[in-house]
Amino acid sequence: MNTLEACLHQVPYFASLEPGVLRELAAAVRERKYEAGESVLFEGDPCEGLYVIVSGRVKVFKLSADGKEQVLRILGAGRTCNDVPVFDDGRNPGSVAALEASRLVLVPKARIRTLVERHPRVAAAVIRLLAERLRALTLMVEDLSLRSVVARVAKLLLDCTNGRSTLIEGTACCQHLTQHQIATMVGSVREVVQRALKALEKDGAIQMERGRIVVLDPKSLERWSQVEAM
Amino acid sequence: MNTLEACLHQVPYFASLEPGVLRELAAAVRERKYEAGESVLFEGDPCEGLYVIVSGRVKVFKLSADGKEQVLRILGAGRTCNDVPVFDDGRNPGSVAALEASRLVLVPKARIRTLVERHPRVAAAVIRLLAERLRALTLMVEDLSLRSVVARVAKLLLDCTNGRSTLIEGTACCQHLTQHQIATMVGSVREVVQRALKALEKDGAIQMERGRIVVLDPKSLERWSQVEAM
DNA sequence: GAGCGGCTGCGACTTATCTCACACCCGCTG
DNA sequence: CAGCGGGTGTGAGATAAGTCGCAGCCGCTC
Repeated sequence: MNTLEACLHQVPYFASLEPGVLRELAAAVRERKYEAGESVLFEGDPCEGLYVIVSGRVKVFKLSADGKEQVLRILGAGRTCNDVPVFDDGRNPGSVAALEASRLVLVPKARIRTLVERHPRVAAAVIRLLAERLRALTLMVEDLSLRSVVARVAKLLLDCTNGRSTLIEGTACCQHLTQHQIATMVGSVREVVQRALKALEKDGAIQMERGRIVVLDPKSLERWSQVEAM
Repeated sequence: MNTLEACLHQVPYFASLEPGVLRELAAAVRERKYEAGESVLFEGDPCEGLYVIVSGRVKVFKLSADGKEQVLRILGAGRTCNDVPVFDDGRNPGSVAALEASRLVLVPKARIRTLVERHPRVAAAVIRLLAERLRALTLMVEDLSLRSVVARVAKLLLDCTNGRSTLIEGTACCQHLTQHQIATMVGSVREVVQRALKALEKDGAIQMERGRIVVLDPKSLERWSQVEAM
């Protein structure tokens, strides 16, 4: 089994496939490298297929007319993106760009669809993953609508440290998060995030160092993450 | 085929089932009536199963600690709710309550799961529906993060008139929308919605009557729905 | 019809958040 | 080292949004 096959095997969707089918799949995909900052696909474009992150990290995001960015999620190795248009036949619902040098493979839409039709276990995996994503997005709506910026920042930091994050999937998550990056994730702007971080630091919940944030007191962060909007 | 079976047949998930299987399914469900305002299930509770709306309308919503409500979607006859925990084995991600006198049936979780396993066409329907919901929620995040309240209100009104809405699924959608209801849908409060509606009225986009809003100029509404936040 | 409750209209005030501005620090590279 | 660029810290406004308070309207029911 070569490295590409090994990588595809890591993907939840394909974990149940027999080696033969996996090899066939590996032969049908196109691999591509992306530099840091390079765009992978654009919102509104027709869907080319499913992307699997082989290495590196990418962000899925939306842009407003005046250029404000809202990051929907950040994906590491073994995760997929552009799932939605593959399964609902619409256009790409968000844009995707590489955060660092990354390698992705493109699985043609038709190929995924036949896999899902022929392998009930693949279908089951797809269903579970979509349901989990739905739950995560629901949490995001809840945050944006019912929580203040400080609360959202606290929640993000908590997620980053406590393993599983709903916003950030896959490997090593948020080393080197800039304040601007945090802002795009919680739906705010750099200055507000800076003040939120300062408040958390004054409370002793975190400690800010150059290019790094150290979580001192998760309990305190949890309290902050409950603070309501307004 | 009795009425219950006919109703289940309307549900996208079950549209492909043969009459025999459908009858068996109909025999396995529990039907219940709910009065207007009555709760169907609560966020955080263990999942009992999938609910199908037979008649009436229900809302799916989140509550914050201080009682603010964010409506995620409104469902009419033939729609399902509580899909997420059925497929990801978690707790109920949101609360559900009847907006008017309604009848729902509860399909036990295990029953759905075996249907999905045994009928690839059911699995395909589930996948498509979850993907569509994911797209709708993504739009909601975009709205909350990148659009102003006026824009969100304009978008909601547009959705209501132009047939398909991402927020409101199923039959007859938003007759008798109170300002408070609109507010819970767009993530704001009554007074702000009132001012937004006044602005839209002054612009000639809509006309407000007692308990009703008439859309005069969809084009104008579309312009308003582009207005950025801040 | 008196009283009640829900929906509405609106003005005055507060505030969370955003914008703009500028200065600092650090690691670059020419 | 001078100059640059990206990340950061912070203050002074601007403003969208939320809060509070009150009054009017309508449809109830007792």
